[in-house]
Amino acid sequence: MGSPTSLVNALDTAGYRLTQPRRALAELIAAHDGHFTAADLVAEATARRIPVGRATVFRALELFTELGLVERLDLPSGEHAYVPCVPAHHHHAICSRCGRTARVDDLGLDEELRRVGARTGYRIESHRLELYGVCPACRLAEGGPD
Amino acid sequence: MGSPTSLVNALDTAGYRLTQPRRALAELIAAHDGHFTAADLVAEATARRIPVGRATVFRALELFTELGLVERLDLPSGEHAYVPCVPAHHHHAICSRCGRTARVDDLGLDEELRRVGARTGYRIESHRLELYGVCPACRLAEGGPD
DNA sequence: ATTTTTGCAAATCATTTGCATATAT
DNA sequence: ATATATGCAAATGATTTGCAAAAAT
Repeated sequence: MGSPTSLVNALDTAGYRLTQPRRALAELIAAHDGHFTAADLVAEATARRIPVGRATVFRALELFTELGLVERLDLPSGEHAYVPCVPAHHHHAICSRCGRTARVDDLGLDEELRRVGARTGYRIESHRLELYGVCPACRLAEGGPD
Repeated sequence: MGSPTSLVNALDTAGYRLTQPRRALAELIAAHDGHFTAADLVAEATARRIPVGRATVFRALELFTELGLVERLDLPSGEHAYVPCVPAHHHHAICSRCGRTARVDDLGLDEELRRVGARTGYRIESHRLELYGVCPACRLAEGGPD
């Protein structure tokens, strides 16, 4: 549950126009705890009778992604999802039940990566780490403790 | 550059039929050093006048993936690619220039993951780590040493 | 006033599916 | 023989694009 304001501010700062569709999408996105898909946003907008075209949703997501305001994830299923996030290097733990995500600060992988670089000869420039599991809420709801 | 035989053997062992299309695809896949897409395989098959239907390619890739003979990757671009691999937990370093991949044995992330689990409350069940960089060949080819 | 952004509908592109036929066992 | 796998073509689904109209600066 981030604030839509931060998204809007970031757009403003970066010199993009603060249009109604972008504001509305910022709000929808901020209301999300976990990941959401482009289709989710379209559906939610429709449900709330906010007129936003499909194309606009994709364009906004592309823009937000470029600005580092959301991050695009690829779930194991192959689905494309997005999560709101702060522009700093980090990872996500993704709940396989409900999709809720938790931010995971950069684990100190740098050392490991340097070692990998040395071993493979690759100059490692970036990486993506996605953790999949079950969040606390779903553990309580579904399985009892443990 | 793996051997097509290993793919074929694995299929056999698992009780699947060794059909012409599967053999042909095993061969095409084994010839790959880096990642490839479903479309790549279709194109290559066509080029070599090996008759293999698109649907068959997707079905074979799905099967190979289930058997852990290839792994499905999601490139930062959003493209879906596959890499041949051995069935054991590991990661890939992917060259952003040529797509060649290097296998990276499981870094000892378990400890980190346990810590993340404790901190976030998630029961972490799996993870994907993808490393992007420039492989030795491309470094030589494009940038000179370093 | 001018430039950016939108919405629509059509176009693309990847992937999946139904079903009759072909093939491996 | 029989079950499994294939090929085709059509269906689906996601994403992109052209372009005239609308909105933000």
